[in-house]
Amino acid sequence: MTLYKIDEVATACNLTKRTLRYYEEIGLVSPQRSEGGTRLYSQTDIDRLKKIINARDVLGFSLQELQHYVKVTEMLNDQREQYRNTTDEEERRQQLIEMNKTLDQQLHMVDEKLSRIYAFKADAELLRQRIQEGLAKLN
Amino acid sequence: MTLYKIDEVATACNLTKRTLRYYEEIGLVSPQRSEGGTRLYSQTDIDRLKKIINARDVLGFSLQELQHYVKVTEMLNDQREQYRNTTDEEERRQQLIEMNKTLDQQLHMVDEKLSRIYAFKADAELLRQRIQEGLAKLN
DNA sequence: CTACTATCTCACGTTAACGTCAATGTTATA
DNA sequence: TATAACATTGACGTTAACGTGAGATAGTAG
Repeated sequence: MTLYKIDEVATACNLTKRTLRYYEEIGLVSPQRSEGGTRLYSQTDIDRLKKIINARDVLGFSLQELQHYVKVTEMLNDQREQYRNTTDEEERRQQLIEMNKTLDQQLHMVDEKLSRIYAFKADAELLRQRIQEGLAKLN
Repeated sequence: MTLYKIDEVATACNLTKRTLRYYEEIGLVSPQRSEGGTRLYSQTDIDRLKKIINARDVLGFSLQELQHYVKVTEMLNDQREQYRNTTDEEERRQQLIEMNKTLDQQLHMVDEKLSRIYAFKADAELLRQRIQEGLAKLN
């Protein structure tokens, strides 16, 4: 498994090194460290970062809100490991139900956001129409 | 034309009075003033505010970005007045073309945002599916 | 091993978007 | 017209999300 140092990750994700350190500080990523303390990011870390960035940019989630989202994907990534470690089926079921709930909430938020964006879009299109009518009259 | 004082507007728009004063400070709204200096908001002001809030919340536009948007709607609202004042047809046409350009850009941004949100949604739905499979296996 | 470059950890600075007094002025009501 | 209930203008405080050095270490190419 290849590992990347902070500068590669920064350019790959279009973030600054400072931002990456900050994201670690608030618990959004947890890259491993080398013997000497240098951060080493896995491809999984990078993928997670890209998703975070997308959610931050496009959904306007705060970094605090994103920590919740991170936990869910984290748990899903650890799924197999948990499978082996957690003998307790009931506990496992509870976790899945919890995650399902979180996802439902997120999907609900996304749907509401979509409909509000559509409203905005319709509004803008109406304005554009009025403008084009205005242009037509000038001929 | 009924006019509203700051507290009514604040509750109507679900903003604080401080926020309304701040929005005026950075030029997002310009309510008239009473003789004594009290802010008086028209229904048009309120409508504009609500659109701003929606764009801020759902599109994640910064207040600075929104100033541009405000100008466009402003110009459209002043359309008739301009019609009478601007005898120069060519100038008028240029203004309309400018506004059309701005709107096109906004619509483009909105479309891109929509597609990225859909990508996020698809991702979340996939996760949910995996979770539900996991739950099914536990039975 | 050396020299050079990249990374690390403080720690203080910055900006947007408000919050929170305090002192003063304005409106509405009895 | 007095007085309670709002409003207004400073002006300083706050929080999130980083920016920007400084000084000390780690990694790497020759």
